[in-house]
Parts: sequence; C-alpha cells; structure tokens
Amino acid sequence: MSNDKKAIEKITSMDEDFGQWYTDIVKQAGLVDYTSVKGCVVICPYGYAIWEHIQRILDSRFKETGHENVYLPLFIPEGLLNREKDHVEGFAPEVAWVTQGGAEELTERLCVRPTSETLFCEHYKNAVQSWRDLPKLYNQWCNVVRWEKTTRPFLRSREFLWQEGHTLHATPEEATEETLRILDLYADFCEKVLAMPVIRGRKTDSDKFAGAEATYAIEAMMHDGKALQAGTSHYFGDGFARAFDITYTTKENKLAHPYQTSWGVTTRLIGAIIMTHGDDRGLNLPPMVAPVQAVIIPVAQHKEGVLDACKALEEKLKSVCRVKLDASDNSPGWKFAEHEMRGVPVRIELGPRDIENGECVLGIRYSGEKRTVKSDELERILPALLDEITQGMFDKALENRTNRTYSVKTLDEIDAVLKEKDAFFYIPWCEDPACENAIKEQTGVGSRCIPFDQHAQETDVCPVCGKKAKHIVLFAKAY
RNA sequence: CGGGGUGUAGCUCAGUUUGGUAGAGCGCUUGGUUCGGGACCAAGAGGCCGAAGGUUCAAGUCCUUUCACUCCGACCA
Repeated sequence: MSNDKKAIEKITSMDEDFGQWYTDIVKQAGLVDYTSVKGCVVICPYGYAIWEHIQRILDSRFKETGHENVYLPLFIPEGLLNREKDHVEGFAPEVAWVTQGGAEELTERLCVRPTSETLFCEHYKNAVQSWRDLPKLYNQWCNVVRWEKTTRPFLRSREFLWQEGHTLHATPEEATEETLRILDLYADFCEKVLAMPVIRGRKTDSDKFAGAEATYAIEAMMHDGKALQAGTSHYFGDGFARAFDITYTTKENKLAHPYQTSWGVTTRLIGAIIMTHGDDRGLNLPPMVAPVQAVIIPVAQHKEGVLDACKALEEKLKSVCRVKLDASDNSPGWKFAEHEMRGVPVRIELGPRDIENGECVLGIRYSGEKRTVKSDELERILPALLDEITQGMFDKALENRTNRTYSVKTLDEIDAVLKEKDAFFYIPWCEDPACENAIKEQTGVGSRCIPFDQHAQETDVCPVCGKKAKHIVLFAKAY
C-alpha cells in the first residue's frame, strides 16, 4: 500500500481540489507543456494523438454526410469583421489584432480569426450564383484565437484547435435540418466514441452565439457536477447572407438569400474526457480515442523467453488494436502505475508463470478489475473488451450524472443541494430573461440549455415570478 | 478584470525573515543486482535563482517595473 501512496502523491485528490487535480493530470499524463506565451500550450505527442483520433473519426463522419474540407486565411480585415453587427459585438472584446507587417504599419488592421463566419461569407458571395450551387457544405480544421482573461489547458486557452463547419442552404428548413443533424452527430460521437453522456438542447436567447438566430448545444456533466459545453451548432437564418450580400438565382429566376449554419467542436473535448472519466489514479481514456488501447507489461523480463513472448504477442495483437509493449527497464509495478496514470484502457501482464500456463492477466483501467485469460484468445477477446469498456465508462458517467440531477420547483431546493454538491437542475421557466438572470444571481447556477427532452407539466410555474412555465431548462454551474 | 498563491536543476521544493562560496529529494547518464502494484547499490552530469532596471564592496535574498503559471470569483468553445 505504501506504493499506492507514492503513486498518488503526484496527483492531487479530486475531492480535495478538482482544479488542481485537473492540472496535475494534464501535466503528469504528458498531454501538454506550458510555454512562455500566456494561454498557449504545447500539445505534446500523447495529447495530440488523442486529438488526431477525434479528428479522424469526426472527419470521416462529416464526409459521410456530404461535407468537404477547405482552408481559409488566419487573418480577417477589420472591415470584414464589422459587417455583421451582433457578431462583431460578441467577438470584439476577445480578438487579437495584427497592426504591423514587417516594418510597416498596416492601413487596415487584421484580426486573428476568433471564428470564420465572415471569411466564409466573403467567399460564398463569390462562390454561389445559382440554386445549383446549393447546398454548400464546408468544414475546416484550424486554430483560432480568443484573448481570454483566465486560461486553462484545453478548457480555455487563447489559441485552440477546432473544426468549424459552415453551410449554405436554399431553405430555412434545410438549414435547420443541417443544424440539428450535426448536433446529433456530435451527441452520438460524444456518447458512443467518448463514452460521455450529453444533453441536447437549445440555448436561451441570452446565451446564443453572436449573430445566430438559434444556437443548439450538447452539455456534458463533469465528474464534479459542473457542466461543460461539448459542442455547438448554430442556425443563422439569412442574417449573415443579408449582411454580406450573398445572393443566388432560384429555379424560378428570382434573386434570393441562402440560409446558413455553423457548428464546431474543439480541443476542449480532451478536457471533457479528462474531467468525465479521470480519477485519483490519473487519466482514463475512452478506448476509441486512446493512443494506446492495450499495453503489454512483461514481468521478470530478464528471464529467458519473456520478452520474446511479449514481442510475439504485440505482433499478433497489432491487427486488432493499438497495442504497445513496454520493454523499458522500469519495474513492473512502476509500469502498472504509469500506464494507469496515462489512462491506457487495458493492461496485459505477461510473466513466466503466465507463459507456462498459456495465459495472461488483463487489467481494466476504468474499473480496476483483473481477469486471467488464455493468451491465444486475446485476438478475439480484445475488440469486444474495448467495446465493453466504452459502454462501462459511459454507464459510470451516466450514473454520476443521474446521481447529481434534480428537478426542482423552488430556488430553496437548489440552495439545499448546492450545499452538498454541484449538480444539474431542471427548472421550469417562463421565458423571461430577467427570471433566468435572477436564478443565476440568487443560486449561482446558470442556464445551460432548453433540453429537447421536455417533461413540462401543466402546473409548472417559474420559481421566480410564478407565471406559467414555457420550458423546463437545464441549469448548472459551468466551466 | 477583481481576490489569493507561486516563479531557484527536467520535476517537487528548501534557502529570502537577518545580503557574504548554489542546496536536497526525485528524475537523468553509466555500471551492477533486481522484477506478479511506483526496487536497490555505486559513480557521475546538470543552475546568469522568471525578465529588466536600481541600491550595495557584495543581491536568490532589499527596492521598482514587468512577464508567466496556478487557485477562487465575473465572462467565455
């Protein structure tokens, strides 16, 4: 047990200080390194590999649904950014500006993109002439910059990586359908791939994207009961098209504005993974995005035949999962703890005893369970085991959310729960922003979304003003 | 942006009160013994003490400025 203690000393307990726990994991697991630029980190190979798996899986799903990848410039001229009033007001406080090129001051300063709606609009104005040009289904993988005041690796950094989809459609119905199709795609990705349950819903007007007609989001609960927005999808109507004068000729030879959407997920998803699945032993990665899905740990590797058996096993398993042999000269105990800390879903122990019996010992990261299995069955067992783990991790996260979710009728009920723990609250709401704000002021929880799953009852009333409720709204503290 | 904390070896920190030769543990390198939950012995390498100014015979230590990290709030993917 003294060994366990030593292992845990590196990582602050999550019950003691969740914020410090998060920072410890990010550093200890080798996901990021800090730099001399505030709010900008090095994403280290292990962290970047997670992002690459997220990219790979999402990208193929975007392409399956007809989207094409493009790349637009890093810089946006000030005049272009200013074309849509709500949009610029929303983003102005957090944009970085380039004012000089070489030795010369620029006549018009350039904003480093915080998001690319304006650039896409400029391009679409040229690219779209006819109804035959629609829909336009573009996506780009890139970095964006937002000059945040307080920063945290993955959760809030000044530069972050993301994908931003921007689409144009002939009708509001088509555009709305696209907006919701992507929201579903995101939700499915989070739940099936990242093993992270999410709640789909629409943002209240006060929480909408700058310039959007409707913003939809998926909200996930972190282990400490706080909410994290894991992805957003916006419906713009024809607002941007009008501001940027994008028109096309319809089948009936009439001039019309197209309807537009945008949607994105970011490297924040890595933060979400950490805070959803991690524990006091470290990171805990969902198998589908884990850079290493199974690590082989030789026991008594100096003994005749052990290392050879491990290498043979590694070769054999390569075709069924991402497997890695740790043949370093650290002790087995050290390796157990290290790979646990890095969140490797499955550990395969192989020592002289096992080799003799034709067995090996599996360690399951998320549950701590150990299983002894026949070595020659591993190829068959592993893929199914990885799926089982994904499901198990999802169930565990869902259980945490269920245990921390309350439907309440009064603000006092919220206060009572918050004394114990952070949680999700379903609150009936009259749709008056003043009441939404009052709930936040009085309890500390803010509106996250109006979930698609509504169980409003006729008798439900807004706990602030007492008027009849129009929606049940999800409230929570948020990252 | 408000309030706390911290910058000294790759990491965690001591040394700062009272100015006087740059320290420890871990990690790293080499050799050897170990190996079923963070092993051990020996020998080594590693620093303009976050940065810039100032005070002083002398600054990690005192003064000024600034940058970054971190935690808690307000705002945000």
